[in-house]
Amino acid sequence: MDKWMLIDGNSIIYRAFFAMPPLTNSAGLHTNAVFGFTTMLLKLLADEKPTHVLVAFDAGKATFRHEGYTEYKGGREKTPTELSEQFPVLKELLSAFGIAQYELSGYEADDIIGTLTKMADESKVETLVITGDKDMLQLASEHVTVAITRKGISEVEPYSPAAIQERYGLKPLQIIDLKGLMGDASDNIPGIPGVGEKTALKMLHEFGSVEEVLAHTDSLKGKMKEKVEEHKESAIMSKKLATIYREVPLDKGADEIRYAGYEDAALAEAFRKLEFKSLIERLDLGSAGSGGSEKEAAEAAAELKVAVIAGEDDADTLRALLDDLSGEEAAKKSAEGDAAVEADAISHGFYVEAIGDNPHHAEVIGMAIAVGEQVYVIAADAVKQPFAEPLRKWLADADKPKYGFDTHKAELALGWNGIVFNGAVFDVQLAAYLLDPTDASLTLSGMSQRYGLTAIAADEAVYGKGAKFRVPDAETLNRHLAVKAAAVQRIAKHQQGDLEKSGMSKLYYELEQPLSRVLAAMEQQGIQVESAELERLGSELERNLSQIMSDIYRHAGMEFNINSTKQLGDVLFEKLGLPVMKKTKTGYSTDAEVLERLEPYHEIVPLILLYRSLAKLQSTYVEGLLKEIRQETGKIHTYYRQTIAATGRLSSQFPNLQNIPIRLEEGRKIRKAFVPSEPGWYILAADYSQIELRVLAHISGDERLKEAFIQDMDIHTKTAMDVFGVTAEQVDSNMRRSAKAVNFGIVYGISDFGLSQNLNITRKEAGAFIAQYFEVFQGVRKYMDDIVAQARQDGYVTTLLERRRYLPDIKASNFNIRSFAERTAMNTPIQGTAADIIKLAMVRMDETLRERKLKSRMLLQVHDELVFEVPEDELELMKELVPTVMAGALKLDVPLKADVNYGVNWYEAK
DNA sequence: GCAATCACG
DNA sequence: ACGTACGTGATTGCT
Repeated sequence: MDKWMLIDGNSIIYRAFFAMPPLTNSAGLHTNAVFGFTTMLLKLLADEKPTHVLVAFDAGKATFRHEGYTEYKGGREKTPTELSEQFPVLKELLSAFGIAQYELSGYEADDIIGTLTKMADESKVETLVITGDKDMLQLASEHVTVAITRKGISEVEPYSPAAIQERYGLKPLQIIDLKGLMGDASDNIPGIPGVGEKTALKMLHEFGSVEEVLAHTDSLKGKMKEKVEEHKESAIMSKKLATIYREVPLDKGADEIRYAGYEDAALAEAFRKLEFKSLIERLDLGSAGSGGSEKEAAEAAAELKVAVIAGEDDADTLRALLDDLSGEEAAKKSAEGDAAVEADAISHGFYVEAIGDNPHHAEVIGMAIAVGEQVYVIAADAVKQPFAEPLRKWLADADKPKYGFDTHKAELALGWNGIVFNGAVFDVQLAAYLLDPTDASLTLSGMSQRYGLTAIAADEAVYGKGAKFRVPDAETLNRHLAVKAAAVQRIAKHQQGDLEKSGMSKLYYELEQPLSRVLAAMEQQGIQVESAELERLGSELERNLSQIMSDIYRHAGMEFNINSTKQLGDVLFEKLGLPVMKKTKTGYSTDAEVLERLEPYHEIVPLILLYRSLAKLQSTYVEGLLKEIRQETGKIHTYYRQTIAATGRLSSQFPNLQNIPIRLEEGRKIRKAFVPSEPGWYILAADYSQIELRVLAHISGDERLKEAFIQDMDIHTKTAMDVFGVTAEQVDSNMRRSAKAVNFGIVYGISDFGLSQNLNITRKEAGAFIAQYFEVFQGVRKYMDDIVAQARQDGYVTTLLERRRYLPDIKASNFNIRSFAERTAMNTPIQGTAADIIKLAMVRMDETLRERKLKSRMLLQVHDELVFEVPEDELELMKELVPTVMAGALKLDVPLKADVNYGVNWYEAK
């Protein structure tokens, strides 16, 4: 016999939080509510022996109840962070239990449970609902019992319909009427003022429902009559609010919530991280799970000793910190040469907290340094004071190694505050990226979890997010920073071994780590941008745009927001009746591809295309870039992110300087605003020629492709010759264009459909092209087959420098998902190796400029291009040097080649 | 906060 | 038969 147990997660964790005394693990993570929840859960599982369990949560967003009544749940104290940080912890723990959990945006836990009890009623399954909320009594039925917590959470009181009758004299559904009349202060449901439980029950015993009470106000007397009549609407609305919605669109049913019992190892691991020692003993999980060395366990359990350096009164503490740092270093030196010690050589963990996504504008609110279990937290103000000079010296000293987290951001944020940072030798965020570049959240709390270390609070739980972001009180903040610095040190130890195991140590220490400093220097340098030039372009665009807008309105016969795809779709496809070519999941598609096909149908279409292109230039490139220019210097400082792209490329933010227009002349003019920062200097730009196809020639070993590059032929023309079987002279522009598209397709992991779309030909024709290509370039075909097979076998692919990307989807049964992974397997080694190469060139170039004491500066990287500013007297040298360094970055079986151009601005450097 | 669109390699 | 090209970031409108 099945038995379902449905738990109101929010209600129970709240009650557990307030019922339990404070409790934290050694990392300062609050665990009392999770502990309370767990003890209750264990008791229920033992007593009830359910076959199916679900814990439902409120989704953090507004629900449909707010639509009619915005004050719903208003006036509530906001959840204390000591509790909110426990939500993700509880969810993680429930996963370890193997218990299903569910939340759905727009609905509350009540509604989810209400919907499931309805399913239970229909299929006559015995069901127990666990909650602290009496409202839910309305769900009780022949098959459904609602258990309400008592005395905190140590006991529950089950209510069957009979028990509700006995206690309240009501049927389950009349609980809604009860709430309608008496309201509920905790949810800010008003009810009828002055009517409490007693009066409400009396009325319901006489009339049965809110509606009937309101219909018989005559038989009430005096003040009560007045009140009820005055608040009729409130009563009706309150009843509505108290009604649990039982039609939630769930994608969970009996199969998804089945509970098969927990696995000892998983639960033991989860309890260990939370340091629930009593529960480990009680459930006899002591020997279950792996959980790291004994030493590590002891380390993790040891309470951190936190010393705060907030002002000059703490000068002694600061001295102790520096003593500790140099002491650890001395110990390390004496052990040098002992390979076994190498992995333990991490002397400390260093963490800088900088608030804000853009490091050039981020505010440093503190830093922490962990030396073993002793952690020093330094307040932001203290760092700048005179007594902290020795600390600033340590920060600036390139010979004092630092083991940190996102030291790239730290360097920039500190730099803008006049604090020099040097000497980063290991960065756990950067290492984590190499170990898995598709990991989207490279956070310390996530990494601690992954390595099975002491669980630490997520930043979001400590600070909140979006509009609710707040820096907590000093004590909470210091604790959090201390915990993070300690985590850095522990994580780093694991990662050194992991990097070595995956063959990425060299990639890390000789490429990515040095590159991070090179990037920071480029970003701090910035590039000069002439606002006057952008403003000139802006006013020209402004004039054109207003003319085009009025033309568009004239053709449409109405004014509308052209930027709104919804409104534009209505105009094009309903008002003007143009044929629908493509749909998006929300409506008509109006993208450039569709509009280009619609051009012959109506004069408005080309105008819209023109409007779109100019509006893009105006908003993103003129207005957007103007906002990013620093008034003091006239420079733009982008931020290159080294831990985002799955292939190993960089990305650029605030603003993105890797997508400045170039393909169309109107847009290309934006580049005129990018100028040297010193009079008489030049902008010099060098780009790799066909780097991805050269890389492909190398890794595939395809003789024909290699030969083409050894001869330095025009690769698209050569491809056309070989695919079409013609001479160079016979290749017309159309053939070359097709060959170029095929080459692109090859790099992306080709499909006949993709190529047919790109070339506007049939799939069959595209398929024939591809077949012909592979016939000629058989080495490439073999590479494509082999790399997919290799990905299937290893679960990952690598670049020439051993950069790795995991492809779990390569074995998916879904054709689409699997195909995507296969194309990724083909593309990543190519795109990734090209990224490796230009990164090598950047590190070399930086060294070269330094060694030769040149004044020229590297400013930008655009995937296959490097941009410099160069004084006149170095121009001739740099024209040689840059392409030479770029071409020599890595030795391949085909030559690498870089072209160089220069001019008085970026536009002219073509 | 997400979807659609478009800028780049 | 399935329905796609690979990798990014910024802006806008809308829920």
